[in-house]
Amino acid sequence: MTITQLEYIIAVNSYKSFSVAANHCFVTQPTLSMQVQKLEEELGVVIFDRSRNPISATDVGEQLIRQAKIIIEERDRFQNIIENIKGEFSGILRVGIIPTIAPFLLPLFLQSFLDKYPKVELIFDELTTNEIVSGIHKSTLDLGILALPINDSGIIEDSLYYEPFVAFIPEKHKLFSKEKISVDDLYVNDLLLLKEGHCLREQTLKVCRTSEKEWRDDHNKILFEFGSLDTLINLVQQNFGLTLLPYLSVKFMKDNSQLDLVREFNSPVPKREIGLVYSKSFIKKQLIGALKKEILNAVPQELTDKKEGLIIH
Amino acid sequence: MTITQLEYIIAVNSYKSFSVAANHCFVTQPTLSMQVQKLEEELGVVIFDRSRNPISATDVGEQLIRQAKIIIEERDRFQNIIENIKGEFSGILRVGIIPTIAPFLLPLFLQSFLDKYPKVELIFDELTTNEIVSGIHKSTLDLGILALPINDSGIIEDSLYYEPFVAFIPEKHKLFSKEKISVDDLYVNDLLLLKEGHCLREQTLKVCRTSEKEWRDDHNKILFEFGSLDTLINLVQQNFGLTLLPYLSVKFMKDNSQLDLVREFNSPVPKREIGLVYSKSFIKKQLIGALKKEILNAVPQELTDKKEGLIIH
DNA sequence: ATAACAATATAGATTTAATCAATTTGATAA
DNA sequence: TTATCAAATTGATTAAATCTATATTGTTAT
Repeated sequence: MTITQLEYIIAVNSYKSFSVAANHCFVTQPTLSMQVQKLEEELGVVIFDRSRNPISATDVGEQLIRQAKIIIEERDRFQNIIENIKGEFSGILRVGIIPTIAPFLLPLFLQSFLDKYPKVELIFDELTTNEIVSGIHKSTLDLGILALPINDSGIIEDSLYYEPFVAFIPEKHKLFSKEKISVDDLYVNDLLLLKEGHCLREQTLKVCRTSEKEWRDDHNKILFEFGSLDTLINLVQQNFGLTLLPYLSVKFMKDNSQLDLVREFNSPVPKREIGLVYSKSFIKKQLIGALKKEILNAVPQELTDKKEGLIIH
Repeated sequence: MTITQLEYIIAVNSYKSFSVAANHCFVTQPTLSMQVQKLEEELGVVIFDRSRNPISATDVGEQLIRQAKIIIEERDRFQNIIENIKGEFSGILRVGIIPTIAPFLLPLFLQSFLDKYPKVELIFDELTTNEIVSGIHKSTLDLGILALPINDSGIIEDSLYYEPFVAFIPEKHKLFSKEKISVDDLYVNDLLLLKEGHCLREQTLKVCRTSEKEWRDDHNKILFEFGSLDTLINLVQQNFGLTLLPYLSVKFMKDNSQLDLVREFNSPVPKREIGLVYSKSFIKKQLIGALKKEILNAVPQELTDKKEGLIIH
């Protein structure tokens, strides 16, 4: 006997039809029919008289459905406890987050988190990985959101999702004509990079070096070093070179002239691992769990689903 | 959220230990741990503080466990409804059953059925297949237990299990030395058969004829025709020939001198299909369902499990 | 400290169960 | 009869639960 089966018999009783009930339960009719049959078999009792039109519950069935409703009600109460608890959650959470994640991830989950946990105060700070790590050690931060791994004993790493890189390529570049590009197509010389200190800079260089290829010298060396993805995007559009962007930064891009420059990678797609970090001694695990759940719920499924790919560490 | 998960957290709370709780739930510790974790993750809340010794529930956990107990209680009440209903089941059920099933099957389920359904009166009658079919048509019988198929429109066939045949071979017969025998080893001439009218007679002959083999004439033709399996068994022991017996008739045989004469078949094992039959218009489906469930529950699992074999129809 | 033990977590494989798409069966009305 | 609709059945696919084996963590005694 499962809760789902109880929901099914309640639905059949409400709609007096297996197929209509199935729709309302968001399953197919055979699925629902099977589960009702299984329950009947397990109990050794017929719940519905299918020979009548419309279908009606047997005497036993009526009693069982009445009790099933009570169980579902108590189940809902169980969920309500969670809602209430969350509403009572309180405290301040100081969160450090790297700049190549913050502008894209925060909008995804912030609103729904604050709705669910109205008494929690979140303080975000855009910082580099090193700043976050030392902030956690000094207890000026409770939590970090950044690219893993950081390999620091005393700090717990908690994986969230794997974010693919995409290439952002100016129209005049010869890679522009390709539908998908490969790691092997990249040469360090072409790349526009963020300033030292940004982990995306290091990751980009690592992606570029994963394939063994000769050093190409037909172009300038690394040109400039910039402080924000926006600057990078603008310079690519003006044909100063190409760059790698994290998936989330383009996922919700609206500007078509920019979207046209985006190229995904062939398999194995290079990815970075995004996760939470916090001190071993941090107490409010409940809060972190809550935040984690909201983030995972908000992030596009393709990032949390399958984890194959070329993970850049 | 599943009912099982609720049972698990209640157990952990009771025993203050995952592994002890797992034992009491008859699962392994990893299984229980995983399910508790899954629940915690789904709810976005930590239920147990594993860092304490002994383990204790968090504040949220306490509330959830309290509610979980209520849900389990209501679930039990659901089961109780079934028990009560069954106790209230009443009526007379007139059952025809063929002689090659009755003495072996009835003892298996009768007691537990009568315990569960004290107000039901069962009337059994040992009859041949034809007598049962006509009894159902004439409404002098409510139900039949016999070998399928009967192919009679107006009568519903409801399969129960597949019963293998075994051979019962006298010591002096040359097949006696074989550990397992094959359908091809059988010759009609050797066989001791029941009287006309018993379906086991027809089945035995069919088993014997499934393999294309020449007619052997080095022995007497069919010798005698008897009325009961017991007679057959005795005559085999006195070396008048061999016979086929249904699996259940030997499954609970105690007499070693008889058991020594039993030989199972090689694959494909010849089997007959045993089932219930009743009139389309019969109303007390609940009673039949109850009886069916008790029979299936009582019959050895190997008969209900897998259905490959050489089905004799 | 550190060794040894006990308890929980994790990983990988296996088994079981739920679900779906396609089809058949069965009942009802034209 | 035939057409139509709802439910049951079948077979394949996908998802979950469980187990065994192993790793990790935490405690206690030396």
